[in-house]
Amino acid sequence: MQCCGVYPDNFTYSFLLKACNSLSLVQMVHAHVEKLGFYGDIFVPNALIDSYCKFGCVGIRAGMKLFMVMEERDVVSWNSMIGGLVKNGELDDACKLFDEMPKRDMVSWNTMLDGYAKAGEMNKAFGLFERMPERNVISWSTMVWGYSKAGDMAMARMLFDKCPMKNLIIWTTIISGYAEKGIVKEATVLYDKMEEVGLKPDDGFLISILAACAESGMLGLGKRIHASIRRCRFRCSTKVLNAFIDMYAKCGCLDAAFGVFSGMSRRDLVSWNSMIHGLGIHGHGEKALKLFSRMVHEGFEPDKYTFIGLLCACTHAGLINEGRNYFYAMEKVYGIVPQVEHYGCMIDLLGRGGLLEEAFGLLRNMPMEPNVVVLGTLLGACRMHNDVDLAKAVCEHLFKLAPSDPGNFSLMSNIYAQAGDWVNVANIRKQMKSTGGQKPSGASSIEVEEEVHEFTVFDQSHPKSNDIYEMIDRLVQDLRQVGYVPKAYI
DNA sequence: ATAGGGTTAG
Repeated sequence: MQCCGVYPDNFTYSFLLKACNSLSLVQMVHAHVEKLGFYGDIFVPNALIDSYCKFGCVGIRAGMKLFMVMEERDVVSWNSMIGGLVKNGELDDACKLFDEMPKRDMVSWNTMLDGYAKAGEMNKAFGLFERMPERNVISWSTMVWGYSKAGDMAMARMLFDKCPMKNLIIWTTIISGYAEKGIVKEATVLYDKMEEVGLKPDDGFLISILAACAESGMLGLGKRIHASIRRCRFRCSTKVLNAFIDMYAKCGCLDAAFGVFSGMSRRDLVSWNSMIHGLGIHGHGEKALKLFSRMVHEGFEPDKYTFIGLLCACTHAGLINEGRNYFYAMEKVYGIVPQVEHYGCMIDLLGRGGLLEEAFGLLRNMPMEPNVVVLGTLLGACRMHNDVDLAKAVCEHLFKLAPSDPGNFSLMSNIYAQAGDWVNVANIRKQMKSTGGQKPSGASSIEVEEEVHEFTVFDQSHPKSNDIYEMIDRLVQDLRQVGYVPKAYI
């Protein structure tokens, strides 16, 4: 290009930088700009900063270096740099730059709001929000999103109601907030209201809400949305249909999930992965493996998610040999290097199957450091099979990684209790007190006729509590008859 | 340069 005497302009660099999918490519473009000895206008270094910031800490440092040597900076230079820091979680540094800025615009404020909201620091976010000279719908929806993720639906709702310029995105945020928490009534009422003001769901809306339904098990709302978009003849994209598959599968409606899957004219890898995983988590191991063969037969290349689904399916169906084979095949046949998640699946598979030695061996031979999840999985398997010695070894690692996680303390204390080692139970209790941790009770929820019922252990708050416990007793007796020995923990 | 969104091991 240059041999012809033509020099790149802003747009050339813009396209070039957009195409850079690695740090070294950005560096090459940067070197080229330097060599030409001119940056054009400020657009080029700004675009360079932005591209650098996409590549983690190293990229940010390179971006910062450029930012520091720039002779002239405009508000976009500052915003790009702050945005990069915020995306990487370096909020303190972002805040410093924000304070130093000679002039801030709405984007600067919104970027900082987003950073605090993503970090769950809603007090700080609210402080900024109140100090902003003016706010747009992005400022409002960032606040609604942050409060909703922090679990404060009252604040989220107050801000949503106060927002003077509601668009589809802020409606999506508040409705999926309610849906995620299983608050069906509000979610449904707002969904109807949204249609009343003339807003129609788009892909982003449907995907958000369906993902929220999948998480909280709100089958009712998911079905309602399905019916409503059928009424208005919404043409569902593959992504939306995938969200339906996942929602139905997570809610236990495998037939409905498979119905959506079968009816799709165009499936992508995510469709297959969601369906395989859905079958897997509900114990349909054989069906999941068959679907995998069909997928390969139809020419799809499996990815790391496919193997997580497959290994999960093997675990839930007790298919130890099959799981081992897939684990080794994923690298040898499909060229996918197992990640810590895959090792986690394998350790769960082996551990639940009682092959604790093999599970422990795999843990030690992992090419990466085990994380809390992997160790917790193995500890759970130790409890299941009453292996106190191995549990102690695992716990030593675990306490180093997550010294104050109350979940691990209670798991370990249960293991000691089961072995009758009351001295160590008392020790653990003491440690728990000193770190101040009490394990929050896990809760299950179920939706019956548009109402969500939540249960925790020893819960007696439900109006039909007595009936429920009577039913549990009966179930436990039935289970005993077929050989199951229930365990009660302290 | 800023807001919602699909599959991810316990």
